[in-house]
Amino acid sequence: MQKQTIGCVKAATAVLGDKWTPQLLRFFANEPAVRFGSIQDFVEGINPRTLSARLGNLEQEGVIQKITKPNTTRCEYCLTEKGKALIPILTAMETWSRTYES
Amino acid sequence: MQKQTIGCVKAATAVLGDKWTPQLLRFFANEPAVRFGSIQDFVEGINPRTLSARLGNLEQEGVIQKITKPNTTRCEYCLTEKGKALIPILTAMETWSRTYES
DNA sequence: CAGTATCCGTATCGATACTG
DNA sequence: CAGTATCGATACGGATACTG
Repeated sequence: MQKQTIGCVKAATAVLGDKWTPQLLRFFANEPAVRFGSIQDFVEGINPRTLSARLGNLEQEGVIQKITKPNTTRCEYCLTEKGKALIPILTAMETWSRTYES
Repeated sequence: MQKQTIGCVKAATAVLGDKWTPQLLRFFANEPAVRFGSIQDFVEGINPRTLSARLGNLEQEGVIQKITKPNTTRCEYCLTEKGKALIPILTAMETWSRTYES
């Protein structure tokens, strides 16, 4: 999704509107910290290029935090407080989707 | 935004993820019924082609309802119950955006 | 007034191969 | 393992002119 200028929902849609992002956040919500490879395994179909882009966005938005383990190339991603605050919204969206699905 | 296959949030993001849609829904939320021209006036910058596409989507998703006045080309759009149920989510997104805006 | 038709630039995303 | 580079398809949306 292209960066939107949509008033007060701007930030939220800039984060949630991209393809894969909701799944990613759902996954993050259930794990304290995840690695790149784990995400690829869990979110089937996403390719590294796209995943990398999403993680970059989310980190820049302050929704997730990247922690690189010292002396390794290993790193982990986890939700920030800002990211955790997104979970209830995601849940509400899921509820809505299930309630009104045809 | 391209149609996504994102599990349980699918429907919600398919509706909310498009450019302009949040503003449109906000506008609908405050008016019992609106005409095409009013929307164009209110949502500055949207062009008829795009507005038409959004309205088509939203109607097809059952989020809004189109009512054509008999014997005229005039018509009005208003939220359905399904559409009204989206408002709290939109509000939550706005709150989140305002809370964490840099 | 309420759209539709056409054209076109750009953003987005997938596939795939490659790197430190 | 954790990405980046490159290429290409296509979806999205803006501008504009036109129609019933």
